Amino acid sequence: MQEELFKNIIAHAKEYGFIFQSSEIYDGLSAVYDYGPNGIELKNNIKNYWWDAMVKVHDNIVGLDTAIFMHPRVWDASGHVAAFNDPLIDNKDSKKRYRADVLLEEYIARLEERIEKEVKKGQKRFKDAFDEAQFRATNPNVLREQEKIDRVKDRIVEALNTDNLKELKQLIIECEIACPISGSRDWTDVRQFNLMFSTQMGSTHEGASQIFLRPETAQGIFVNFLNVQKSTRMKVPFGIAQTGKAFRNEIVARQFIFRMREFEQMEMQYFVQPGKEMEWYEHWKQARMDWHQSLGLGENMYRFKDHEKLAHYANAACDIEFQFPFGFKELEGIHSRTDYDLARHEEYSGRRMRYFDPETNESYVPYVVETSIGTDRMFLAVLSAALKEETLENGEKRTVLSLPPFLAPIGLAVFPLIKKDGLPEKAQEILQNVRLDYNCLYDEKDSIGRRYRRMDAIGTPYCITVDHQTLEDNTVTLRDRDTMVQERISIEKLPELLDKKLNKKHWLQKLQ
RNA sequence: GCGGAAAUAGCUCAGUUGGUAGAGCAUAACCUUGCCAAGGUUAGGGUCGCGAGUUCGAAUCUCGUUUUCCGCUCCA
Repeated sequence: MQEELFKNIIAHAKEYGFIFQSSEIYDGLSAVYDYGPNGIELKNNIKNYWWDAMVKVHDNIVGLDTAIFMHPRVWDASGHVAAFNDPLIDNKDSKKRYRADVLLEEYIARLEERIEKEVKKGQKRFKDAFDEAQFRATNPNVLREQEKIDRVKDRIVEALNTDNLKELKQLIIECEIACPISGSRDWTDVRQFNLMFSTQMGSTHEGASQIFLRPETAQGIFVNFLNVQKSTRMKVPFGIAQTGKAFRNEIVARQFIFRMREFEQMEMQYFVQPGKEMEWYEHWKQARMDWHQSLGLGENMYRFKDHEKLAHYANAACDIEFQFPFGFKELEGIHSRTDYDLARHEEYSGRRMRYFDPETNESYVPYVVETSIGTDRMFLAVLSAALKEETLENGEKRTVLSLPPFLAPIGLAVFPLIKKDGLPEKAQEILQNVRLDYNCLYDEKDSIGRRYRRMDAIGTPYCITVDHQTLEDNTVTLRDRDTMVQERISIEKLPELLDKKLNKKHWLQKLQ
């Protein structure tokens, strides 16, 4: 059922020019997609709504657009070179894939459990006379396990630091680690997967150096922190917003545009005084949820999910999850990134990444609260929530894309009722007056009902139809996508009415 | 990446033990109707995902490959 729904969305997206697979005529490129004529309009509208809600609405948030290529050292500093290199190993019997280092960590955790059990046993036996520290330092069982742990840990660290994949495999064999599923110890070799795409800069072989396509847009903001702060005279707290492409060589990339190798992010990094980050973290959690809710896709479509395991740079993190056709999945992440990024760039670049706070007369590395949303995921969220198959009273089916009006690829369609009697000319005249304000579409082909349905399928919120009466009294019918109700209005009142119905400022005002 | 399933017109599919492709819808033109799609006439569109092999002959059988979907890990 849900699967069916998801297939419909993918088919609809292709049929109506929202999403095409990349390089389709060459059999496609895995997990890469193109946006069609309607898709790019919808995507741009989403991005603009986000941008406005960030940059336009806030005096203290400014925009930025940084390059996809960055100095390779950026990714050393950010931790991506270390963190994005996963040593993976497959179990040949269960066909399951694991991270080799995680398997070893789990092994260590089991040894530690054993120690705790011994300690508890001792506690039971000696009762009040129990000296835990001494017990840990002398009990032979504990000492044996502890020694194992220390030895294995050292070797893991050594192996990871030197990229010694053979050593990792050797450790897994020596520790007799078995696959949790199959119980088998038949493993493949450990292989390294680097999630960053790389290419060369410099045209000659000798002079070329390896550079990476950015795996996140955030670092472009961090390295420009001082440039932006100084050129705009921003005072902490302030934010820098950016939208742009990022690239990750995912091992598994699937579920349509949910997980792509080339994807777009909309990120805002908010720089705050150290110690105040949790306050702002809570603030942005709420602000971002409000933004989502303002679209009216359904209150219950969203939920927060706190991260149980925090990334190396975070001291608090949560996701805003959306109910996609395949379940609740991450749509946006809100992270308190501490001063990790700026401090690391200070360390790696040797430049001071500090802000002198005139209020406290102190100089410090600001803390950062990040909001990061996947543009393509937002697109999918909007599309999947909006697509509806209705059954009308007369039993007919109607496919309608109930997009928020200001996000629709076409805001207004203008039709002559029939293709003669001067109606097309009159319709064109009306069109000329509004086409610079909204994305408009003129259509005179097929019956009027069919034209309405075509507009329903791409989410056009309003259609105007010119008929014979129009020539007499300058009124047209305005047809509403969601209710299918038509009302007769005079052409003079059209601009005012359309502004009320289509201008996104009415939604943005609620977010101020 | 590994395992399972699938691939024939833009879409949904048919194609009978291997004999050189067909329907409906959609698209375009013209006619007709004229306020909630699917009237008439005509037209365009497929080397049956791709590459080999078996065969006199392959959409059909075999192998490989690509892409998609479903599971396993990670993330925006």
